Amino acid sequence: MKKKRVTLKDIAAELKVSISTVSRALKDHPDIDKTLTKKIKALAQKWNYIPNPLAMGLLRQQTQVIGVIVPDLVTYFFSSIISGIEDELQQAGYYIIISSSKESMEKEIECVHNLLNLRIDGLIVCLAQDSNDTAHFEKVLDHDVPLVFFDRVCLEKKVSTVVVDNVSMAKDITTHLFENGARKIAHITGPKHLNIVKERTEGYLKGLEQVGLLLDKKHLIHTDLSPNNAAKAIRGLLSLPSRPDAILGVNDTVIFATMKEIKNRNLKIPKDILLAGFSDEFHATVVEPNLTSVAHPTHDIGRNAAKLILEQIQEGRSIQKKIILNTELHVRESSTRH
Amino acid sequence: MKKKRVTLKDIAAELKVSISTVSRALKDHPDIDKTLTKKIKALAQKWNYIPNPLAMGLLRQQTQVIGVIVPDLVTYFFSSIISGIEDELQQAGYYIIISSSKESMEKEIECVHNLLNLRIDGLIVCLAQDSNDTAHFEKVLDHDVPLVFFDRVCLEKKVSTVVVDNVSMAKDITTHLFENGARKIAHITGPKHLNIVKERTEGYLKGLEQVGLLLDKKHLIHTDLSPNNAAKAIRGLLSLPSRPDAILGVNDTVIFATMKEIKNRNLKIPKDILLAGFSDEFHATVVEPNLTSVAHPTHDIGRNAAKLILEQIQEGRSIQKKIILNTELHVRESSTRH
DNA sequence: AAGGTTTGTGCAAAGCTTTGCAGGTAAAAT
DNA sequence: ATTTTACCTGCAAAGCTTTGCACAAACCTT
Repeated sequence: MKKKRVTLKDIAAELKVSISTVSRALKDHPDIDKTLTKKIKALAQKWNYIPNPLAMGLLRQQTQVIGVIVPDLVTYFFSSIISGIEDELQQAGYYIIISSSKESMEKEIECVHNLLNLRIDGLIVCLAQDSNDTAHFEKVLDHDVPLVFFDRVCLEKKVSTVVVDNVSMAKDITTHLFENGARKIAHITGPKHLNIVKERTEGYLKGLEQVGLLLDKKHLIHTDLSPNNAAKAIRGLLSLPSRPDAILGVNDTVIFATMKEIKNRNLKIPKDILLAGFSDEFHATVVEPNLTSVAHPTHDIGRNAAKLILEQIQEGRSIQKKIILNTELHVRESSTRH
Repeated sequence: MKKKRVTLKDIAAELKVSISTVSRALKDHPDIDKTLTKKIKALAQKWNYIPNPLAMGLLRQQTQVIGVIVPDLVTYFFSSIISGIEDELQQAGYYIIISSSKESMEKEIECVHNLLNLRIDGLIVCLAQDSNDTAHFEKVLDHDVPLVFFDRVCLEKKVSTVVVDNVSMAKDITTHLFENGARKIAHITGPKHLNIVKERTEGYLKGLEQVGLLLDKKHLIHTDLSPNNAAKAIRGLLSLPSRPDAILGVNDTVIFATMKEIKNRNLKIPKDILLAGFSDEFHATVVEPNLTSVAHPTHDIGRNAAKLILEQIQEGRSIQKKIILNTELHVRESSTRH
């Protein structure tokens, strides 16, 4: 026998009062007799009454659900950001629905529509790598649904974002590689339309300039962010007559792929080639040698994105803010020569 | 200006017909005039009408939302199972809400209650490691909400589960270690109340027996599943006079911690110590040496759990089924001596 | 032409909650 | 004794959809 959830109606019937009286009593409305209020509250407690969120949602036109779209779930970077989002939203009484775009714009569009149809109260997104159109996000704004991007962002003029200073980090890491003896520093990165790609490339170029190195165009490679295609690109790099003596990856995943290829060729890290990546994945300290990487404050990125959503919900309007969080360069064996 | 979502009412008003006519026309009810139906459908299409899920939920007493509770999100094992669940449920028109119990029963209880209050249509769970009481899940059953456990399970008499054959896998892997020369095989595992711990321990003992080894009680260690405590346990193991020459971990995370400790002592894998784990994390092939591990069909585990939920929803009753999926032992460098 | 079908449309209730307003009772004031 | 006041409580609508039932008009039958 299905144990139906208890409703106001049930309590009202039991106590022979009206539904509205029960509703008011439960929120300590001064109009209701104190004794009656106490009795109603006692029964509600005993029967474990919980307001039906569907009814509330219908009434208030809000669902207490925030959508989150990430390129994938299996990367530590994203799962720990989600964990930050969850921490912040949960205590504000919101639920989150997580969707994975699997790095595909098509899937991303589908996710956005699904979530919109579900009537979410807000949306937090990290763009898919091949997301080069913004129409689906404009639609989110049209519906006046609060929107926040993190890490990979777009529509920055209208939408709040949480990012890191990619340019200066990429610059720092490039000069760091130089200081450790590298003179042919390659950068393997992703699709050109992504902000993180643009910014990190810019930082890389600035870094080269600062230490007085010239860019070898063959050493700047745009591929996609998948390990397989990264591996292919790396094989190309390693076969060049001007083989690089350092590789900066747009993220750690790319560098993990790189490591495998390098080991296959019996080259030594860091003796023959220095390596460094972005995002400081959990396994950066598990691989051998340990990987130098830019650590993002993932938990904080999540918390801040969540806070920006909550702010917009409270204000009842779209807000355009840009939060830039600090990163740390974690120098490890893969990029140091003594 | 908030762009309100279009409702049946809006369409009815525009076309000067009643709401019920619109409702019926949209589902091709034969009663409605064909021409009118066409007109209504055209407008609904143009205005991008989507039924309000809150109203539908209230009416049908279902939310189209399935809750998923996992011990953590950052392990590849869980995120890829979630990905399987998502694939299956999405095409059935369900949304999923993911909560992390962070391996804590307290948090798990909280998650269950939250999700129940949200009126989810079903719940898929992998137990937290210190979950040793089932009251909160009994409550789920009381409310007649479909429930499925995977991997770490309980209440098997009443609830559907998706698992692997831990006993035989642990046995196989133990004999495999023996065949590669190990004679002092240790097993480092988790809390005793967990089914996976019990079963893998049983398999380990059976394996020892089969190859004619006696259990050294100091070589069977129950700790918790956190890398830190695992590391502590491993330090103990490595300091024993009867230091093991092989370690079987209850999962890969434990073995990753083990690797670090072993390397700290300048012992060599697999020369001095063989290693093998469970669950074949993504990074099993990234670490050096590559880790031997039992590969779980994670995506399939997810899909099957989802299917069991859908089945129960369709049948309208609780079903007790046990699905045992096949695993594969991926033998790699960490456990082979030539 | 009158009764019987067929065909098409709308009313209203149910699902659950909140809240403005009306109404009722009893006590206080005149 | 009558009016006023204060204090409680309940009705009904709104939020959106589905669906059983009633009703109306037009057609057909005899």
